[in-house]
Amino acid sequence: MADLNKLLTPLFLNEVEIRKIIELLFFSYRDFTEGPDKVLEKINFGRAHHRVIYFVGKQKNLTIKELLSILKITKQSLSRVLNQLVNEKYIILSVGEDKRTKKLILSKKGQELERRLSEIQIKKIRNVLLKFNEMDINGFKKILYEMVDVKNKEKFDEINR
Amino acid sequence: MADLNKLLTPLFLNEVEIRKIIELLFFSYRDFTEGPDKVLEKINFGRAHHRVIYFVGKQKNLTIKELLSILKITKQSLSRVLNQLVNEKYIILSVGEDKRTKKLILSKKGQELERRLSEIQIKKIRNVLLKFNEMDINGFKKILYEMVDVKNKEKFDEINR
DNA sequence: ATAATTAAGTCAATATGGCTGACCTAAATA
DNA sequence: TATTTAGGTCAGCCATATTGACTTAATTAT
Repeated sequence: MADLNKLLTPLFLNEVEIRKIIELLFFSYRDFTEGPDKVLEKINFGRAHHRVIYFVGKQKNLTIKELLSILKITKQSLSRVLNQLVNEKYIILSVGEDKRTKKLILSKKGQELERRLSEIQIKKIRNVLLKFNEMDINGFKKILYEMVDVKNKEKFDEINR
Repeated sequence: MADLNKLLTPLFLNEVEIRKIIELLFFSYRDFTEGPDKVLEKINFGRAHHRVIYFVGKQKNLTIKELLSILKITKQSLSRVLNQLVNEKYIILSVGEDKRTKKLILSKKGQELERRLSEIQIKKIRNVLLKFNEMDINGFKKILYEMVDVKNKEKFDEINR
């Protein structure tokens, strides 16, 4: 007897089709990070520096704790990267209202680097989206959002409030 | 004078919206790799091992050269990972028709690991896609494909021929 | 007022996954 | 026969992450 479940699986839920998505995620993410990576390399920084600069630029008066909760890395990992960014004056630290905390902001230099790096990715995405209609784009956004785990959806919502 | 270009930018091409996509790509990719990573850790493997197993499983009689052209890493980087997989009998090497080349195939053990790892990602994607209609899914796939650089699109097409 | 918790920082060791450069062998091709 | 190709290996380096242990200063709870 034929496997009715299999016969009834819609085309887009076929394993073959889903594996294509797995591969596209791998290829697209790699290509997506390639541009900034090349720029960062020239100044002896890595992708981790971009992430820090990105979220510090996004969120004004971000604290270390909040940054750690976005990046989900240990403070020891963050510290190396952050110390470099502070030493080289891309990021400025100041004491928060709660004096145990620190506020992080981008310096002019930091803002310029942030712009330079993110612009590559923004342009890439904009050029892609221009080829599609609003329906396709909505599908893309909604599904991408749904690919994020519940806890991180909350984090995403929080930083985009 | 107001910047007409900015006023005319459709909502979905706004920088704010595009930055959301940047963040969703970061969060979703991280969550996407988390499941297999945990399984791999238990057997002292990493994400690189998964990639190798994935593509060896996909393409029968893959050669080292072809694998390198998919992964885009150096042969020295591949060698460490691949040697472990061969030593621990997940992958079997044999001589190709061109006797300089080697064919890579998954052993039973390798197939089982491949299944276990990819199943996590397949289920995750399937559960997500189930919530959407075909139009949304098409938008997602098409845009993801368009996010891949031209050269890698060719590679993707090649392995899905 | 004191104790407990929190935010941040630091030191040390370890793993993974990349890289470059140099060099080798064997087989296929020009 | 000479050159190119596929694959392998040694050595060293770098970036990014981890765990564990411990410190300081400030806030909060008892």
